[in-house]
Amino acid sequence: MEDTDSRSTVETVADALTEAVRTGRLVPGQRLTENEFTNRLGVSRSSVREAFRRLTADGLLMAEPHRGVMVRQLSRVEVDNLFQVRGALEALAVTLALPALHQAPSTLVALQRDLDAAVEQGDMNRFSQLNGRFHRLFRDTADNALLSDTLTRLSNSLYWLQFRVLVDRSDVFDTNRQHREVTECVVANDEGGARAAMLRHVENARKLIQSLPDDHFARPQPRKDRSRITD
Amino acid sequence: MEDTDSRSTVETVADALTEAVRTGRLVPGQRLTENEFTNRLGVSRSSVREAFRRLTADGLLMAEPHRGVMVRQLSRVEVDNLFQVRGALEALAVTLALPALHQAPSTLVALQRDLDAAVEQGDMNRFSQLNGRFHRLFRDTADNALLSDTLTRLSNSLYWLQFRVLVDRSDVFDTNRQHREVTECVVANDEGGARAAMLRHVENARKLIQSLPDDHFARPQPRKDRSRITD
DNA sequence: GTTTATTCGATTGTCCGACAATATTATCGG
DNA sequence: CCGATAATATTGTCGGACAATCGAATAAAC
Repeated sequence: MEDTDSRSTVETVADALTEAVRTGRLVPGQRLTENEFTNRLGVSRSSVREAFRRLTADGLLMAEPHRGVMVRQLSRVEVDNLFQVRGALEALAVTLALPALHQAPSTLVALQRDLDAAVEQGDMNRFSQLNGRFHRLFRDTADNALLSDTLTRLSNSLYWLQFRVLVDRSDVFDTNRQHREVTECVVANDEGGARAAMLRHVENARKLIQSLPDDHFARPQPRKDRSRITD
Repeated sequence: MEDTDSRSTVETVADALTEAVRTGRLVPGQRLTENEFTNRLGVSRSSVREAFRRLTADGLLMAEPHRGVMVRQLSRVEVDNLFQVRGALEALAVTLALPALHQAPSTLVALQRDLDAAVEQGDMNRFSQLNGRFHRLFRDTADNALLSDTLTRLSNSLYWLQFRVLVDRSDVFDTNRQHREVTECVVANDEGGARAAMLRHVENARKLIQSLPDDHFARPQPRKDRSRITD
């Protein structure tokens, strides 16, 4: 199955690992050994190590010295922390994207129409796909690469429960109501309202995740300090 | 000069590189080759590569495929982007830290006193040291490891101009006035005021940096996409 | 029988040397 | 001087090797 290598070796490995995490073949918290993947993928240890590090930086895996890497899994506290940061950044994205979106709202309103339709039809997969596109529209329009990358990393940190969270219809209904609030505020050029609605939306997502049973979360983690730069 | 190796090899290399960047021995934008450091530090290429990657993730260096790494240097646009994100996160830190700081403000007011004293005496070095401690107090008290790490990475991204920015007395005076506003709002338990003051403070720092001449900044960069996770 | 020490195997951290792929620089001809 | 080509330098990947460290199985002590 190995024909053209347009991408580099570590990219190939990283993609394979990403896919394995996304589809749940690699379970959150599961330990990954280097040898395992050198054999399975037929690449050298160096490449596997490099791919591990890259995915760790991206938030998909987590590493501990002398203990290797594992599929990232957050504790409840870490999830709360993540959503605090995410809220602040999504609100910033709203502020930055507002002028452009208000002036040319066609993409946003079309997207909102599709979201409404997906809710109407109860198509959860389509909804969650469009939901992602909704947030991406804001952070792409915000035109701030650092903001975009940071938000992406946060998303990746939740990758492990990607297909584990099954939202039912009432959840989707609530979520979409907040979407519509955001959209309406954008059309009305109401920055404060849009920010507040987006914050409510993020908070809602947090609650949805926290409502999962305990076994989806990592045990409270030991403190890892490693701050190279002091005073 | 090499006695006890309590730290790992790559940590040693990373520390050496960090110090070299901080003291300006390595110039922003300067290209770093692997061989150069394998010879100079007497370690293997693997370790140097690993240290490069770690510092790249920390925001101190930047890497381009097949072109190696260089000391990180931001363009003016990237600096603006960074300060937008930083503002949002520092404001979040204020919000999160406010209850604890308001209830036990002794550390903060003592720090503020020291800041005032440093300004009085025109001791720039001490001031910038205390300034760092001021911000660290908020993000440590916020009790959110992710927020703290993210802010630290942003700081690191500005490491290259650490000792290049020479603030004069009037700058310090303005900066400290904003500090005092933040402190007073915290004591008065005024969250909105504290956030606003902190935002003004961040904006002030941005302007200070942007007032530097062009040759301190990188040329506008070509777009690097590399987002592994799509739809 | 439970707890503590020891040993052993597995895994990561680091080193070395090699070669291919790619980028940078030097050379040459116009 | 400029552009095309060749030579060189640098990174990307490979394979193997050994030391350092961790985890678990085993043995010893209470």
